[in-house]
Amino acid sequence: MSTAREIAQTTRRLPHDGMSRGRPVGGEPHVRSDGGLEQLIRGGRLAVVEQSFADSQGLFAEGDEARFFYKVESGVVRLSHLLADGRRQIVQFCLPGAFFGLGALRLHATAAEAIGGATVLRLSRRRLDEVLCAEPATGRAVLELLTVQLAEAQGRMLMLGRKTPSEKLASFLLEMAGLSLGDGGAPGWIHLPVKRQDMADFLGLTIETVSRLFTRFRAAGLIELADPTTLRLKDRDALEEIAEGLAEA
Amino acid sequence: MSTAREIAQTTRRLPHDGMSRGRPVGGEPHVRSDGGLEQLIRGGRLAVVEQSFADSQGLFAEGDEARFFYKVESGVVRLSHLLADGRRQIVQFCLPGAFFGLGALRLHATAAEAIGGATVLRLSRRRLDEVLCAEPATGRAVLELLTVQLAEAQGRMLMLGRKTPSEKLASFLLEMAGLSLGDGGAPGWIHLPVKRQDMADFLGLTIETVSRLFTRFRAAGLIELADPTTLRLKDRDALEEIAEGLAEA
DNA sequence: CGATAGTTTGACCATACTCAACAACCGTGG
DNA sequence: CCACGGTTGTTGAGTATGGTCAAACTATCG
Repeated sequence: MSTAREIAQTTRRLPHDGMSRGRPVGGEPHVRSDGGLEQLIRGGRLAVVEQSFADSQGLFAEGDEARFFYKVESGVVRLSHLLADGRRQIVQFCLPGAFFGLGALRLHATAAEAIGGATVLRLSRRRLDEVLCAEPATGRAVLELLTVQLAEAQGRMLMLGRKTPSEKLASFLLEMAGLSLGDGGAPGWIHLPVKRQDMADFLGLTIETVSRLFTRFRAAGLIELADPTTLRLKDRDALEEIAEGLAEA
Repeated sequence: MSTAREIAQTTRRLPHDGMSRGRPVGGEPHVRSDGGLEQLIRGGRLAVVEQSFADSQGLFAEGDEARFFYKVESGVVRLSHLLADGRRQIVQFCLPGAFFGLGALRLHATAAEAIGGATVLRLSRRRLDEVLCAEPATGRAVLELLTVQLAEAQGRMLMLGRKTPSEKLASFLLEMAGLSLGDGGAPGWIHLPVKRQDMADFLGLTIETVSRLFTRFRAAGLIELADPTTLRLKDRDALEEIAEGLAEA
């Protein structure tokens, strides 16, 4: 499914006066509190390297040694688990601005792959550890990041375990809409590079079910589709009721 | 379903020469690296209070202000999300030795309830924050705890989203068996105060399905049941194959 | 144009849920 | 002692639902 790691990838060492680049084109929409991390990156104290990855190219695999963590500059990165027979569970979509790879011990617990081309900053975990000892304040930032990610993960468990397929998709659409507000395109329209298979693997459904739900939602006037990956929420309230299980559809 | 918070609960302030008490009776089986946390507790620098809770009694609710975090001394605590219509997802079982309540921002993202009577140490988050600033080493410990919990949560998402019911139960039994090794009872026998409904809400199944699976597993000679909550794994290898999806049943 | 990847739709079916009854077990109190 | 209600667990019958398999459709690109 992924030829991944064979493809050559762009790697560019940043000059560590660095980071004068403006915010990535469509990115950094929701203001995640980077805490001290952003400053550390800007200060060039974390051995920052910018890397670009092609669609479906892997950044690291489950079980890889966790020497780095990352910040998404542009594009989307998916974190996933894989079962022996090919079943896959995506545990997180990382949008621009998001950090990932922190929640790992010695080895990465998930695989990470780019979706539709992505650029990330690669940061040294070891270096971070050193900084952490010197500056307690930074630890706070990391701690908060992990805390948020844990809360998100637990929320997703509710979705996976107890929500119906339509509730799942409604929740997902609302979450994505909330995260990618103002994507650069026409107002209200959001472009998700995420394909049906990715959505299915995120929601714990099959690709067919996801597709059927899209047609159902479209027929019900809840959403509008320009092309399969570009959509607009026409009735956010109704979607929210569905997501909470207060309404059918 | 839970009259919870009305029931009176035992609260005992510990003398802060404190913690001379031996390990809890059946508890602290797997050596979680408490890092610096254990020392902090022993040092009496975190305003430790011991509390006892009756079966199904709540420690805190979803949305409560997160002023404390906890360590389980004895019994089991469940962390769960609740949907408006009563659907529940248990996101974590906290066995003796486990910390919980750290993965919260200002408010608790889950509810916490005792299962079958539990005793916990209540610790001040604010005090922890202060200590964190003074002692970076402690931050590491907390960070590692959160990291482990995040990894566990992500693993559970795989289970909820992509595993079949029998795979779910097999995974669950193996996990619990691994955690509660040497429970004091006869060797190999594990006593789970966790009821069928709790298992169902943890695995994202109905109580009937869980029950049917138990009979199926028992008939297949995979497990042995003394009473509904006391069991022994008769064929761990087979269970592992089922959990991984390598075998049917 | 054909080729490929992605999506949609249909028909069928296995599975786990729903509803319901029943059994085992508990402490309480007549 | 047994009757009783409450809680928990097991089992059965029927069904809705989402998965599986298969085919058609669309778009993009060389």
